[in-house]
Amino acid sequence: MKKRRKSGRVTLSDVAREAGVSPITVSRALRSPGMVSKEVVKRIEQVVGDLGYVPDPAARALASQRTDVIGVIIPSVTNNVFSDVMRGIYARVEETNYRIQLGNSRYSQKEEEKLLQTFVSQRPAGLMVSGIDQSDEARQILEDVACPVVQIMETGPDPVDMMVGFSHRDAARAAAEHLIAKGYERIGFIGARMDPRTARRLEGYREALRAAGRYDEGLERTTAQRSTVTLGSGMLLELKAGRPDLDAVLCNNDDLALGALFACQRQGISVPDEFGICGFNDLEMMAASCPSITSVRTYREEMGVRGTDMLIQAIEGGRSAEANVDLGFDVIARESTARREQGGEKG
Amino acid sequence: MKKRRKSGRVTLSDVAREAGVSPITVSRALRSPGMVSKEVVKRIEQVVGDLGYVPDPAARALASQRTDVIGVIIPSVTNNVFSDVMRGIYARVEETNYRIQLGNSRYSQKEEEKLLQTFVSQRPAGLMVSGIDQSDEARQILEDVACPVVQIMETGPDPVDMMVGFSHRDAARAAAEHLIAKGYERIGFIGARMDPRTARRLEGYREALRAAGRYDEGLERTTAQRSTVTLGSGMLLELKAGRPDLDAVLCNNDDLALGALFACQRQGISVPDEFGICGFNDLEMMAASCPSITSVRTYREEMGVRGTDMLIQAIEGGRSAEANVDLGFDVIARESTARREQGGEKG
DNA sequence: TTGTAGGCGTTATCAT
DNA sequence: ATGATAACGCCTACAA
Repeated sequence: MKKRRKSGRVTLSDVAREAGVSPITVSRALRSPGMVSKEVVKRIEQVVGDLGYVPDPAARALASQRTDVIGVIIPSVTNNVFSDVMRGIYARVEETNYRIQLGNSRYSQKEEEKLLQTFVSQRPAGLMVSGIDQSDEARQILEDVACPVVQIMETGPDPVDMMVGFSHRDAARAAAEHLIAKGYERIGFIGARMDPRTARRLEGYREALRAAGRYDEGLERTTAQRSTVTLGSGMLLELKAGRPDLDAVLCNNDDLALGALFACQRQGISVPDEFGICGFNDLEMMAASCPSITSVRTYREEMGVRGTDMLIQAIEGGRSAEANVDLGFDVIARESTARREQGGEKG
Repeated sequence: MKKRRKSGRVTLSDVAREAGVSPITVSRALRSPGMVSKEVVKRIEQVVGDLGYVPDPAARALASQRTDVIGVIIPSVTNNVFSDVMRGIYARVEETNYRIQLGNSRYSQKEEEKLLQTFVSQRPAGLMVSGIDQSDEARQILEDVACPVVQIMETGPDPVDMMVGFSHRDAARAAAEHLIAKGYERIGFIGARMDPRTARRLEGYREALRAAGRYDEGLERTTAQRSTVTLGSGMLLELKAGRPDLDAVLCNNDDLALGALFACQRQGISVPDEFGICGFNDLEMMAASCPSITSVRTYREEMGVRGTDMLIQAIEGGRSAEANVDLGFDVIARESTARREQGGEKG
């Protein structure tokens, strides 16, 4: 006459009964075998196998007020840049018992806020977010949450908790300086998907051009569209149509750079002699293209790996000393900017 | 004297007390407002807002024996192909209350099995897996699980439950037939990351060549390495070194095809006149490259969208009539195979 | 339309 | 080293 709800599931109690011990002993045998005598552990493991017991994460979460979920929020599931970061994250997480809960903010602060809210309600073990441009509300959530937080992809002076990334501004400045050093004179910038990181790259570009006395806002072209190779071709052609004297371009990312190269090829513009191209991110294909394309190498997979390591270390108590890691970048000079010396460089 | 474990969390009961109703009424007001009087709903919503109540998914899962988690297992988090599928999935899921739990099987059946085990222990609302090549154990898990299952990326005669994809074999056969029709005579195949889908593409290629009386296993080259543009260049060069008479290549994917194109450019081999190149997937860049590259368009985002729709519909009761959807493919002919007519075609 | 009783499966707390 | 008991927060079942 009881209201048994039965779920068909094998529970701790089933294992306990079969093994002739109490449920809590089974629980301990599974989580901290050190607290239980060897023989009992062995017997329990046997029964677990026989019965096919699998712990219920919901019950565990409810009772312990903790989960093994690491929440990760990225702005795009399609962008190569974030796939690389994800690869690093999964590489590390797969060696542990943590699970990744992936949220896609689609470059929206509001969306990010909602995702954080959802994640936090799950009592995550840790959180990982992209960049440093959270809304005030999101920032507040992150500061209040009872778990470690890592911000990835950027560096900044004021981490919520921990941080691993690099300076997009410095990286773009270095790339622009490379073009200047190579003797290009009218160096443009094309940028798509103007997120905060792209904006900072644009700033870095401007700094370099200003420092060289070559800044000219007519040489910049940006759009909110998501970046594609086709878009890179189109933007380059438009920019060059308006400014035929343009002789090089710094692209916000490698898709645009590849598109710029293709556009030049179609127009019969010789790269690098007549026109220099520099990408950003250094995707694998930059080295393979013909001509190969100069790009700024960033350490995306490493960001995922390090971020995950820092998070797990913090979760498990051993807060690492380094809470704000700058992974840097490298300008990889290739054929697309290897112009014969013919000026510039002096200074 | 009590052993209160206090978690600081705002609970249903807190809201109920504040609103002067019972907890279950709050629960209902939130989930099925239709069952509760308008004024009470309003009052409760007010209190929920004031107190900042957020439901606890663990408690909900434990009590109801259900979750709103949709488990998705893909073989790679980096591969563009799957990013596109994920975009489709997220596009749909974001309009609902379901959450995605993403698992990365890294092209391993064993890994897939483990992930399924983990997912199933969470009582998912639905499951989505890639392809039709699960291990027997994995297949068994999927058949036993108490939720709808969709297999994506392929079609086949024997779905676990539902299925949405296309025939990789037919698609590759069509691509090879295109090359034959364009008059190429020595058509090779290069394939990396030999997963089951790649293997089926190879079969399709073979069928077409056999049917044309042109099959020659020396024209095939495959590797287990993950595919990259650089690898495409390398594989093409190796293949052509061994078989200088090679005059076209069908590539297992677009990265390889792009690499093949770059290799030809470096070697001064004219595409398409001296050499034809066909890719697979039709990534956006295929249309932008110079020359543009013929490829097989597949409907990846659509697979994610449809798969998610089918899953949610099944979860919510309205099993759709179509449980096995073939999304097809299209060979998109471009410059890289637009050889001047000069033979072939006849038959 | 609203409420009462109890259980979902696990772990924290206290005791032995 | 092991166990008894209650609690985690919500929902199902039944009742009113």
